Amino acid sequence: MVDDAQDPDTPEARGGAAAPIATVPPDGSRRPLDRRRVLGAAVSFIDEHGIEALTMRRLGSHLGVEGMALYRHVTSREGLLDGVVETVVDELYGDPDVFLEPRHGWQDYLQRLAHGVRRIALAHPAVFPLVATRPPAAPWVRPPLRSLRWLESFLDALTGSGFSDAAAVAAYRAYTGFLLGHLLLEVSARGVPISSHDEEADAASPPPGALDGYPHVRRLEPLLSEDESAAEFEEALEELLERLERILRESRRG
Amino acid sequence: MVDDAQDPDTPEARGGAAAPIATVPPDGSRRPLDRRRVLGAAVSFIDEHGIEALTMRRLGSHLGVEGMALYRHVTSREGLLDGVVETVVDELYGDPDVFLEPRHGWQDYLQRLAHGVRRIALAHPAVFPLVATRPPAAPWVRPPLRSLRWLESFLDALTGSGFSDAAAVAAYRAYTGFLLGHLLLEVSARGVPISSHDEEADAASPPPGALDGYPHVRRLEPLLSEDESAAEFEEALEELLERLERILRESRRG
DNA sequence: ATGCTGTGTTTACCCCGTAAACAGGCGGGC
DNA sequence: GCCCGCCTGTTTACGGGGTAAACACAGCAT
Repeated sequence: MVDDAQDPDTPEARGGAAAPIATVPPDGSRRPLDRRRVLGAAVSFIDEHGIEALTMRRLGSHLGVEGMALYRHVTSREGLLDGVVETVVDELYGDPDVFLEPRHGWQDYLQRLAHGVRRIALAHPAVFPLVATRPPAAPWVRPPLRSLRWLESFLDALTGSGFSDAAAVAAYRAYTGFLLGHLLLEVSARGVPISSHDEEADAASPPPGALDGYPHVRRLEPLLSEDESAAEFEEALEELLERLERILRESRRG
Repeated sequence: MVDDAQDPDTPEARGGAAAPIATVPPDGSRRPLDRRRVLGAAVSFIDEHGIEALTMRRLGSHLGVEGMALYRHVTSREGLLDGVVETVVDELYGDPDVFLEPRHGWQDYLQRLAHGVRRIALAHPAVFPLVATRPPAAPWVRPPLRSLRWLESFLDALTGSGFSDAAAVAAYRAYTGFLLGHLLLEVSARGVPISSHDEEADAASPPPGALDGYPHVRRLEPLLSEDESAAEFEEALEELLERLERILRESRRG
């Protein structure tokens, strides 16, 4: 609570713009199931209860249906999770602040894209580790973008801005690594309810004496638990863009 | 195959130094089980068959024992996985090239530590996602180091080298984010056998026509699938160290 | 010998993923 | 109108998983 600047990527700060998937409407209507509805329900179920609680039968009853009914729309639980990842990543297309083409230069493009992905991560903290660790179709289509369309858009934006092919590929690798590391840590720092026995205030205060052999940790514990993630993300992103500019210059000279 | 420089962090390049955990000796001896043996067997089982194949009963029979016997040494499957993560991370202490104190300056310290963690990731690619995503005891003890002792060592090394408290904490955050992003992507690019139906040459050649709408991707596909991970890791680490030097200078001025 | 303790085994329960057979409703062709 | 597939959700059933609880037994101290 050192800094009261609003985090711009938080769902509350944007009216939930990055989380457009609706929960089941509680009217008793037996609107027929379809793949969209199943995946949407799975996403919100995971958001609410965590992945380990997601069961075919439970998701079914969440939708007012037997678990087996889901198999008409997904091939298996694995297939369902693939669909969940895809659904969440696809929210990028609906984000009004992220563009597929560089409208104001490549830096602006990368900045918007990065914040778009961060918004997704923060909107679905329990899903994001899945986005991060599920093996992509091809290893060169990397998390967290995971889609040929965004990869193409990325390469187009950079090569169209003067990056050589090799430089654009190097930039892609550096960029995905940056996003993954920062967002995964940020999401895991926010308490994802992994263990069902979610004891309150578990991390708020370490048990007395636990830090006895660790004087620096004890002294810096307040600093360490401070949440500066928005500012750090911004700063690291800035650094990365500067590094890419260096790559671009070299790529032009070479 | 553009570059034939040996990757120094690969297990083969160091005689398996970062993977000192032995599989079960195949002598029929009924040496009594203990926690070390259980966790060691779990690590090598995961290395070999992947996490989703790890079952209490299967791990038991791998050790010549009923599955229930494991519960004398671990509290549950979750507890077993926690132990696996701990076991793997603890390999850092046995790495002769990583020191707990900065013997040749903080840059050398960070460089050795980073390579040590990378060696662990490459030695246990199927375990590393667990190291990366399992929630740490306290959110400010972050993956992938996950241990108070290393956190203390890190803070000690940096503050002892002139970093202010705030700068050391910022460096810790930047460093863990860097490691996590790079290593997770590197490990996932190496084919972790996630799906049991591990079709050969799955990613080697995309199905013809799959890249039709994506001209850049098609053109750059060879570049994208090139494995430059060792060099990229080195370069990104170098960049990070330079950034930390900047932080150090600012921290001294402020 | 006796009894305790610590380790592995057996049994049993409940939940999970999912194959297979089934049931009902709805639209099109006669 | 009537019938007939198809499409969707349901029922039933099976194999396997995690794990509680009772049990067996070995070694050891008394």
